[in-house]
Amino acid sequence: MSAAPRSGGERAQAQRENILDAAQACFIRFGFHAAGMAKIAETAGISPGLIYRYFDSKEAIILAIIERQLAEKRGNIAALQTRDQLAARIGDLFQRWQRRDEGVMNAALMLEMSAEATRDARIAAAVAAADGESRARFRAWLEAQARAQGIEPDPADIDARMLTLGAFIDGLSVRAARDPDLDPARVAAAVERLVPGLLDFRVA
Amino acid sequence: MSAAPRSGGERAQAQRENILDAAQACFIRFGFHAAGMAKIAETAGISPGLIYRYFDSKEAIILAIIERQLAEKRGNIAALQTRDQLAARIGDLFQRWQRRDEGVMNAALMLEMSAEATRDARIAAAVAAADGESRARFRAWLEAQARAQGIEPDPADIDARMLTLGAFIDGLSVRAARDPDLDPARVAAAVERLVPGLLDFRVA
Amino acid sequence: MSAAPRSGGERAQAQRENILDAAQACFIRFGFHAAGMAKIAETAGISPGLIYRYFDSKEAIILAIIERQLAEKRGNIAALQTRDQLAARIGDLFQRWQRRDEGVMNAALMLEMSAEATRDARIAAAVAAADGESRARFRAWLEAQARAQGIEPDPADIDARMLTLGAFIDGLSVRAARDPDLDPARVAAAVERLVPGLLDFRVA
Amino acid sequence: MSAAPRSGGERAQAQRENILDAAQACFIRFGFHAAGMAKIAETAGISPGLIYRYFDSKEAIILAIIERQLAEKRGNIAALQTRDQLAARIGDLFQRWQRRDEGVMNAALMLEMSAEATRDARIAAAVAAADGESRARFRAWLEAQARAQGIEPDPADIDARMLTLGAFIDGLSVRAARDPDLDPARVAAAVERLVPGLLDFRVA
DNA sequence: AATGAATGAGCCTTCATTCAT
DNA sequence: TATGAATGAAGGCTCATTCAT
Repeated sequence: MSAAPRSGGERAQAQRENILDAAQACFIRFGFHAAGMAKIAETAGISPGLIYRYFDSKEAIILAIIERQLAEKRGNIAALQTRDQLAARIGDLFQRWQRRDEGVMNAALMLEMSAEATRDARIAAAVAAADGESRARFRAWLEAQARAQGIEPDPADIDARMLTLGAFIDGLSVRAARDPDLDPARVAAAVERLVPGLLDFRVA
Repeated sequence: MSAAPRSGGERAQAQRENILDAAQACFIRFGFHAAGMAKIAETAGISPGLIYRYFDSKEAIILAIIERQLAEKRGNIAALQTRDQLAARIGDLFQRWQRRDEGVMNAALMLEMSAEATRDARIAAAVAAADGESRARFRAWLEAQARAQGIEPDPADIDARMLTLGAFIDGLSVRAARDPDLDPARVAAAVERLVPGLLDFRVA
Repeated sequence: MSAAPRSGGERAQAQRENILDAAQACFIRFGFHAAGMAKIAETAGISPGLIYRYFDSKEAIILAIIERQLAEKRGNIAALQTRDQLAARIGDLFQRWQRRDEGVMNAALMLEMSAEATRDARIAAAVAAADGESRARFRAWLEAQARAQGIEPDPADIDARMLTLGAFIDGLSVRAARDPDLDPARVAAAVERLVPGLLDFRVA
Repeated sequence: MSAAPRSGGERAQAQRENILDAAQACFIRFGFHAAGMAKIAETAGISPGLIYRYFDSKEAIILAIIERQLAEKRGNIAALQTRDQLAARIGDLFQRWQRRDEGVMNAALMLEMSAEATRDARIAAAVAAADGESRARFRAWLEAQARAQGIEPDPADIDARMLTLGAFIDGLSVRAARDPDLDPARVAAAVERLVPGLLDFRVA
């Protein structure tokens, strides 16, 4: 009777978020596949049918969740301010991953998403777009760090530092998923050992 | 008289491998969930029913695949001989991941497995067992490197180096999955920048 | 919000009955095993999936059918009023069994159920519970008969009479299943010969 | 290469019996349906394929088992010699049924067979043939009992007695299946109460 | 906007039966 | 005669999705 709320309305947007929150919680707990629409609806406190007023399909929800997670990642990078904070932030991140904190970018979800990017072109595209943006931000931040140290950044060098730090952080998410008992202090020690050198541009 | 050939027979072992190969290919192409038993059977060139002479369930196949992948990882570590080879090996590994080489430890599989370890106790156990062994081997190798340099290794220091290198490598598998276009030369450059320092025990 | 309608709702109850009716018809026609869920669904005029909104499993349906049949049996006993009716009622019962009347306690179903109780603990439990209640009712009725004849009932004697009559009736259901051509008049004759003595407490 | 052993050969006959024994044990333990050919083969100590040299199908085995059971029933009747033995024999029979004795005519099997006779014409035919013969023998025996008491038997009376006793015995098999805890002494008491009267032709 | 009953394709698994050896 | 690997048609069940209300 009335038009679908796909793009407008505050209320509609709130429902979308509600559903997305529920879906995220379910995906984290059960995985993309094992989380059923019925469970998501129940978690969201609505009926299964209603979900389809806000999303075309389960896959669309997954895509939306992925975009949300990636946006959060972008936010994390944007939040880096000084070099001293970086190490601490990485340590915190690891602990939240390990704790399987549902509110934040979740390690298992990130991993599943990355695996899926291997197979699904749309997910791959979303990931590529977000990663591209994240990397641009991070690069800008790193270059600023270099200049703050009076060094004119060399693109290849920046590349290598970015790659190293990025892979290290992603790798920590893998470890967090696979080893829930790993002592965060040991991780912190490794971070402290690695990060300062990566942010110090006065040495190659 | 008519026991299933679970543990013996050359032929039986060959069929197990055949099924495992097919399953691995399917899991890589479609993911653990989306790969149906029918597709696996077809890929293996056998009928669906026959799979159950060799494996109790789909989950048992997943577990077997995981163990196989982890065994291969162990093998990779065991194959490290000199410090010069390490950087080159990591570079190769990345390229195979990126190429989505089906025969070897596959990045998407590793990621999905890690995500699944978050939810399935049996997978978590298999992963933990294999990781424990891999780490012990790797630690021994690192300690040997230190001693070859005339340094008595400090456990905490070894810890940090292992963690850093391990996370970095795992992180590369994530990047390989998410960025099929990343120039391997850039990865190699990052590896060359990071690894030598991690294997040089004469500096902290 | 979205709980299954397991216990409430007029509509839901009607569907349960609908499914149960269909299942009973199929079980009678094909047997517990050979009646497939698809056939039951078709008979009920619904889709296979819908059945599972109302019953957890095929076994749950079997159990529900059994309980229904046993409830009917209890009803039959409750309906006995005078000794004169008993013989006639038994004769009627036999004829309905022989006719394979689907609406009532069906002989084949009863037999299959009894056989299954031999192997399935839950069925055995359901049967035992119902039988216990039926027997208590029947005992009370028999004792009332005795007292109506001025005889204080002897437990052992009541026992023997109950056992004899119960076995005889159950045996008639076996005969009804195996011999569809047996003349009901002959059964009636046997009943007339046996029953009066069992209800006459003035002779041992 | 060589002819099938369907009808000849001592050895072949022995294998048939072997298979039938195994099948009977499995049918009793699991039911006609749940007993798989593989289990039967294993129980018989042969391979699944070999069964098909001796029987055309699982159904053929079921039919053969049924015939064997019915033959045994015939044997039981033939073994009745004096009236004193009858009551004791019935008591024994009940106990073997209750014990789920595998060697003898098994209650659950008999029940399942009777239920199946309702649906399968071939089983119905086999049952009818066997029952006919059993009844003829029993009738002859009863008539002999009457004459031994100096009474010329009345067909209708014989009929009623046969029906009563037959239904009572069949009913005991139902009770044995459904109530494994029923005290055999109570059954014996009921038998003692019922049987003598049925064999005493000097009273109507 | 919302419900939740209903659908039906598809999944994993079993098992009677066949066949190459 | 015998094996047991192999087949493939169901079977029970799940779940994303639709639709009448």
